Amino acid sequence: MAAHKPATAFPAPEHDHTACIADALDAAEQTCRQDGLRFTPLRRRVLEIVWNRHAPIGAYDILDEMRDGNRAAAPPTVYRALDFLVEHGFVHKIESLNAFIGCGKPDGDHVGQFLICGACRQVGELDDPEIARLIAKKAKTAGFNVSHQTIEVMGLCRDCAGNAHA
Amino acid sequence: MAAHKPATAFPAPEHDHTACIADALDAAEQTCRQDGLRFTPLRRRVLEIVWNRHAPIGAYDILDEMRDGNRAAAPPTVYRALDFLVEHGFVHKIESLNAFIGCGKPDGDHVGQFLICGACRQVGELDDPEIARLIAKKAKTAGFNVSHQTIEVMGLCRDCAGNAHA
DNA sequence: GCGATATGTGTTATATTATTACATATCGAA
DNA sequence: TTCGATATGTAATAATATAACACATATCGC
Repeated sequence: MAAHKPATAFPAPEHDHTACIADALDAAEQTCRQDGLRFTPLRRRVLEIVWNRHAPIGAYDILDEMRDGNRAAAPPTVYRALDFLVEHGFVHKIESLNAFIGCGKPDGDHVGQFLICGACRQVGELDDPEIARLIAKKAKTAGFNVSHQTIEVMGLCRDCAGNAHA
Repeated sequence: MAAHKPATAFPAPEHDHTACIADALDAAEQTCRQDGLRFTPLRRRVLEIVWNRHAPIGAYDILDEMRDGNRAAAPPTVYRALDFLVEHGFVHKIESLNAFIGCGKPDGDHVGQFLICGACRQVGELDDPEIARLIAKKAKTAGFNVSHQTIEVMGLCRDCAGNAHA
């Protein structure tokens, strides 16, 4: 079922977009059913747009995508849907970009550790428990009680770094 | 000279603000002199306001502070000064708050790892090389070439966690 | 010093991101 | 079916950030 999932944190450039979007929507729907959450058409639509981009997308870009029919949407519509999707782990906010991205592993508990390529703007999700644990441990040493970690790493993905010295 | 520096990442509540602001300004001035950078009155003023707050401060709050005389300042004035201060490591931007904070250790190379207390809004700076190295290593394994790390940890500082179960 | 060039600052306007406040609609349970 | 909670529509505005251009000041070669 997850056969097209990438081996590394980054999606393979040639992977099957359509399938991974469908998977993400299905997974969200199922999780919502299980947890008694309302996966409304609006929320589904926003999640679909986010996944469609397959890279960080701003709230107002989402609004633009929603405007393609005859009806216009207003910011709160999108922000509320995003709040829901972020709260329940279907979407992550990339703080350093003020943008949103679909979560590749919405199942378990995870902190969201992102590798952001400055060239192609693609984002890989690391979600390494060892990193999370180390940070929690070091924070605790400083007397700090962790509730949430924001980890965003800028740099170049393999492909873009490769192209650089071509 | 650094005798009043806190033992942990967090400044002690009773520490000497005035002295630590003065220290920070002196250190910035000296670094700029050494590196041939122009520590102009404007930049000094902005850095002083940032340190004065001694917690994350937004660009427009800085603007307000500058408006206390008879002359008003415009956003680019502050943002340009902040750009300079951030670029040279005197100030960090806290991405998850869209705010800025004085850097406690502007000397060496460091990534900026922040512990942000959700109750008192104080921020501790961790700057643990072990964390930075682990992240770089894991990223490399994913074929990612790191240029910058953003690490912001939300939670409760020792004092606020203590007060919570009082 | 003198002029050319780069760097810094002032100012106006505007772009981008996000929220408040309140009205209406829909859902789900008693 | 009606009540309360949750979700959505809509208008206005707040908060954050940048573009573009004019002017001032510093720095460096001469």
